[in-house]
Amino acid sequence: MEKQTVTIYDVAREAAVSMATVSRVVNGNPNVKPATRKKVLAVIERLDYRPNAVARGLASKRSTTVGVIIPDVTNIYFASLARGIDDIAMMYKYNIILTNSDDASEQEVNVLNTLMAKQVDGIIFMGNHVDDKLRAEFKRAKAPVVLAGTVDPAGDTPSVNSDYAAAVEEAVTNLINHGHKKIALALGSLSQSINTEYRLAGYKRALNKAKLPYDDALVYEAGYSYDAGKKLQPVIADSGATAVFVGDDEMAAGIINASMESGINVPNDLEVVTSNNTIVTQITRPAITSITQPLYDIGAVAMRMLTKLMNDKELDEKAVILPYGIVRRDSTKSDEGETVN
Amino acid sequence: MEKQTVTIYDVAREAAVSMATVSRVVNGNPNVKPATRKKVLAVIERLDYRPNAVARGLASKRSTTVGVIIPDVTNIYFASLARGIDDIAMMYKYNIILTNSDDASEQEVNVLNTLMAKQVDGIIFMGNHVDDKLRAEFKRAKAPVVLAGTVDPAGDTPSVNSDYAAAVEEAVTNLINHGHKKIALALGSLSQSINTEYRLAGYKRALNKAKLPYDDALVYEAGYSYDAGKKLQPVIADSGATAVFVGDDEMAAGIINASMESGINVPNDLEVVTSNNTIVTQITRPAITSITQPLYDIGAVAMRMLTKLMNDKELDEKAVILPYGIVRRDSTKSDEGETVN
DNA sequence: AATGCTATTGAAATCGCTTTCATGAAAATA
DNA sequence: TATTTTCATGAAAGCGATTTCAATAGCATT
Repeated sequence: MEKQTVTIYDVAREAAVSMATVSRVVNGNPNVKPATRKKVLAVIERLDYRPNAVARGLASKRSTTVGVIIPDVTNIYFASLARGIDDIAMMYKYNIILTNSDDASEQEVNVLNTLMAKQVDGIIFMGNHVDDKLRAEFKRAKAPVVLAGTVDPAGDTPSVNSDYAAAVEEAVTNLINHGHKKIALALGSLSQSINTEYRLAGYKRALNKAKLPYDDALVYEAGYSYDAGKKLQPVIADSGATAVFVGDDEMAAGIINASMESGINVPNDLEVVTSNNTIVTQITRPAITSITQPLYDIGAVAMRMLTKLMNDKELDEKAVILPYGIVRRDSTKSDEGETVN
Repeated sequence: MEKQTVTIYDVAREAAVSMATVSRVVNGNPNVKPATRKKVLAVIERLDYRPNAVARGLASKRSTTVGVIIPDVTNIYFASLARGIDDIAMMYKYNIILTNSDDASEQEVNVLNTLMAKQVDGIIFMGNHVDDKLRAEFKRAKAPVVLAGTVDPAGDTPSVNSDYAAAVEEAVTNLINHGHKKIALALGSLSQSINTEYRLAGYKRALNKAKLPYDDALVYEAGYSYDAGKKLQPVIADSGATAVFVGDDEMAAGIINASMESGINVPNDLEVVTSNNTIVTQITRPAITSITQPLYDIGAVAMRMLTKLMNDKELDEKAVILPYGIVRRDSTKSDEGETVN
């Protein structure tokens, strides 16, 4: 009953050549006489031979598999990166072992180890925080690691990101130009470096440039969810802020819906800018002005870098920064001199 | 420079035992004297030995890896299933090789073959259409296959789904009870069996039961996207339909936004019910009444079934149907006798 | 003390492929 | 024709585990 597997040995026997020769034709090695190649290919076809990738991996020490660590596949932000990663991986004939980490440090280390055990040729890591333990594991790993959409200010792990700080700075500057004096900043956990070292930094720079005072009380640390946004809205309203930059689209949607429902008009009473330009930004009313990031490309570039690393090539740049943009929608007033499309 | 790998042989030598014994302690085989086990474990610890999963896979013919074929990770519907799959897989110590198929038949077959080459122990397939070619490949595969959130009316591949037909029937019946005579049905491709064999069937059953005529012209085949919904809205409006069942949440959001913006009030002029209860249904105004499906669980149960199959156990049920629900929100009027929470 | 078991352990074969190295044949050069 | 070179090919050694089977040792039994 058990299906019989055809091995390279069977092919060799049937084609009356050695395993080495079969291996050569399977791997496209040019040192095979055309006639022999043809004969072998015919047998391969006839027997429906499929090379066993595991055996191949053991012998060649390359698994043509890369590990991808993602906080949560159902998070569209990371899923978009993952899509870019997979497309490029497929293009280079790699497969992806995908594992969810839930951003939990322990789990991340765990997963990293099982990936190494599976002999992945490389690893792409996505997460919100890279700590010492993780950094140590990266170093320990025999396979190269690339961070995608993930910052590690301390480490020297290759990475691909967009310029989060500059994006926030520009967005907040736009708000300042609209005359706002009190601009709130609604983020997720402040223990995540993207928030403190980049978004918060960009926010501060914008204030500084405009000689506006920085007020701790206007910086909110909440969860990244629709409900968190709804809950946060009255707090923001009480603060007297007339504009807010939000780190997550669903959260922004919560703030907008709660505002509109409590009689606070967006954008007239409160301008809102968000970060990820997901479909949510188009669906809310008003639709939300957002930073745009080339998520797919971040993943794609990260994977491309990884392929280089896996082939022992040098990287042109270790920390790639892809350009961001800002799409104006109806949650903000038009910028000065803005051309309407 | 190249990092040295510690093999089972190194451990055996250091611990002055045979590889077989090391293998036994690594695999928790009880036939090892406690003292020996302790000694070996100490060496493993000291050398920081990690078993090579590839070698293990070759020798044992089990890779503890399962293949997951998904149309697109960035599709929240399938990503939710994937999350359930991965969690259970992890619980059973399996890893997931995830590949996007874009629902393209050729690509699916391709991917299936590379998964088999990688010696996955099992496969979970998600897709919108299972055709003959694919069915043939499933049969040909040595590893068991389970469909998650994917129907194959023709095949006998084990599967986990919710009762799409009954859900639509109930939703449409509710609409009928609100007095509607012309109810539109907005779906994605009608070549997908979930649409024709289930949703359309449920729709027809509801009409039938209510002795309402079925009208082809009220069934729309469009893309599953926000923009498709926006474009479809005027068409629906022209049809004279006063209610619509939609197969996708973003599409429903498009219909709602376009309606409201053209002066058609939802739910007063048009009631809308959608299918997937994603976050989108909470964000629109009005929020959208939706069918709910236990997506995570569908994935989780599928993976659990697969583990049984991979261990040559019998399945209690081949086609598991998980219960659906309906959440009423503001895009429909309250049902008769409905208790408001 | 002789015998029979059972609990531990090791030797060696395998898993299916890659890759090095040697070899014979064919082609090129002298 | 003799001597190099180049091409094609095969033999065999791994890769790093698992697993079967035989062997040894320690104990309990009589």
